[in-house]
Amino acid sequence: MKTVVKKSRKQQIEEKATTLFQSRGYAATSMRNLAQDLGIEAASLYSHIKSKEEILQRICFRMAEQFYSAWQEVDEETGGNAAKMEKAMIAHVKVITQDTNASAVFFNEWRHLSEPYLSEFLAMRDDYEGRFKKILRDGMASGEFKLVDEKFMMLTILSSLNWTHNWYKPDGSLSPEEVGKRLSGLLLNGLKNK
Amino acid sequence: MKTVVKKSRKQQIEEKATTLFQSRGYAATSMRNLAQDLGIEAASLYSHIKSKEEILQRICFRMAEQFYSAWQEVDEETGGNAAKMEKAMIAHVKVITQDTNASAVFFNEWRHLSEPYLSEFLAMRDDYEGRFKKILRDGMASGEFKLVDEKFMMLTILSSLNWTHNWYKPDGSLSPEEVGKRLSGLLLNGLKNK
DNA sequence: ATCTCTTGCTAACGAACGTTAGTATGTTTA
DNA sequence: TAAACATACTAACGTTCGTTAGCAAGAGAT
Repeated sequence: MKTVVKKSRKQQIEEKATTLFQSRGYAATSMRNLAQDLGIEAASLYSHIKSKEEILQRICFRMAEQFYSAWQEVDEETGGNAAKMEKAMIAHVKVITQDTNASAVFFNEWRHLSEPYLSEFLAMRDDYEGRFKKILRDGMASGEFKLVDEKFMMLTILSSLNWTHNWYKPDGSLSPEEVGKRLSGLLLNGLKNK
Repeated sequence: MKTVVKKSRKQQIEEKATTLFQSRGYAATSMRNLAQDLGIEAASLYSHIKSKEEILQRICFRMAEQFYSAWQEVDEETGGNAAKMEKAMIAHVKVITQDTNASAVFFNEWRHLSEPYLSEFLAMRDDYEGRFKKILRDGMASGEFKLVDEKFMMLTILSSLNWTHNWYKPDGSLSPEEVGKRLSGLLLNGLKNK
């Protein structure tokens, strides 16, 4: 027996929009496209939302929140910086795999946010990236990590992690945890046999 | 004294379009935007190009060609698979850094290609990715590489490399070669000190 | 029984879209 | 000198865009 949780129409709209924004892009998705997929008229959408951009805002900032709350378990890690980095990577990947469509929108469509949302978004991203950089900095200072360019390294790590939204399938054989472990294993230890 | 190479108007259009497609996205860039940046009327563009999509096609397929021709020096590598992988990474990064704007369009806007161009594009990408997978396969068989999921690994490597278009600045301190070396060094040997 | 909330409709708005037709002007080529 | 080409214009086309106004029907709450 299944428990069916009734979703509000607004939420249904947001979910369909997420799928469409992911596959066609925000700018190339029209309100009429979205309405058609929901089986209603475009004008009817406005009984539930204020504007097209509001949908994008909700998707982007909800994802941002999730990345932030996932960081909590990273701060609890008391081991070394390598362990902390692994925790951070796994936490990050977990959020992405949880909703790959929304992640794709988050990573690719944020530039269509208007001010002041765009600035707020970028500030959050900077802050978030700063947390990764701090682990790198600490790890280099303690000798755990090789000496590398902090920013270069952070960007490389995040780009590897962020790409997961493009290929991860929830029904595949890899759990989110497993994906995170493999990625961190690769980035920390490398591909080559020693 | 400077030698000024006269660029055809068509080329100027393509270059401005590349910049616009990169920053605002293909769908969100109008022909009137493009024309305005060139100081002409939108209708005048059609004396030089057939359609908006033709511009996108030219950008995408020109980049594809460049990735392919860069592979020649990879095939010349006679050392091991680690050396070959390094060559491939460097060659790939070189192409990206050579024109980061066009690369951004290539990576982000190809989905707006219509058929049959879209299918052709995807087939080329598959083939290209297959080359990376082959090096991985050979390297694992020879014991040079750890045993990892081939596809997972290839995607991770390429995502790291492809992200360079987002931060590389030609006037920075790192040469394209240097960027490629650092990326391959990281992915092959890892971040951790041994 | 009335009120409010949710959900949806038709009709339409002004703006922007990609593109075409037809014309003009200066420059290069034969 | 004539033909061809490159370049750009004005005017307009049919379409689609995001959005609003006004109305209506059903459901749940008081």
